[in-house]
Amino acid sequence: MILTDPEWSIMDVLWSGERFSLGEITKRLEPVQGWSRKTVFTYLTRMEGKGLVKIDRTQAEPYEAGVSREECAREEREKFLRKVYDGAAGDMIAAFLKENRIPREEIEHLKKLLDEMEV
Amino acid sequence: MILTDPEWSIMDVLWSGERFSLGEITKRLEPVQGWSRKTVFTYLTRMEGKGLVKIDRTQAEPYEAGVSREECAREEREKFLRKVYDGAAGDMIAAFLKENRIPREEIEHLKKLLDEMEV
DNA sequence: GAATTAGTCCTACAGATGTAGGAAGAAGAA
DNA sequence: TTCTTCTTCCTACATCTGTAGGACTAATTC
Repeated sequence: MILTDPEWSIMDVLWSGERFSLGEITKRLEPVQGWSRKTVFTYLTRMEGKGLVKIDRTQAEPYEAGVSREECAREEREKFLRKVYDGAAGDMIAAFLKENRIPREEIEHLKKLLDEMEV
Repeated sequence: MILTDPEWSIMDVLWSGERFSLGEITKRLEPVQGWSRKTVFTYLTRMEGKGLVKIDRTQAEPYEAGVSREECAREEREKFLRKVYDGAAGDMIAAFLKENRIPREEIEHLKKLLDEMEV
């Protein structure tokens, strides 16, 4: 399931903890999105229909993520790689490397990963 | 401008050559999408409105890409990186490396790129 | 306990997307 | 020249997205 941008920002809140009330979610989104509680509520219930959110209406904090961040990230990666690079991961990574600065320790880490791939 | 999947597959045809007739585009999409000419036509004219496609109605092959593949790929990269990894390119690349096989020469190439980044 | 605040449910509505159908002119094929 | 095919233009229509408003209930606060 690929999320839209607003869905992703709601999931980002849910992924940041265990369970939440509507007010808490709305408050956390406030600086970024400025949505009314109604809007957040609509998203949450629609997202329940898609299985993205679990709602336990008996609880004071009814809202909880229904899918993991890593699962969603994986699907986004797959989709992006297929759509834009037709699966050619090497090309894609090269393009990212050319346009992003990456901290030195991470560069080392990536080199290590590449070394392991060659074995 | 982020393209939808159908838009991307139409652009893929346009990016594969100079200019095209409607029939040619439809034919090339046939195996992948199976759209009627009407549908392809609708996409093309809508995409003209967004500047994605240029249409010169005086020509036998009126359709031509209005944006470059590299430009679109760059925007997709930016969006993906921001949305899913909040800009952390290192994390993202590590995730791709862990789940994709990459030919040996490309691994060498990527290592070279990483070496250059460290200078 | 009256007034605010929060939460739920239902409804709405414009714009985007996915996917054509119909009519009509243009051009090619027989 | 008639039939078929291509192309264009206009129209349509369901679904999804983005973004709430209204009404009602529950909870909190003064």
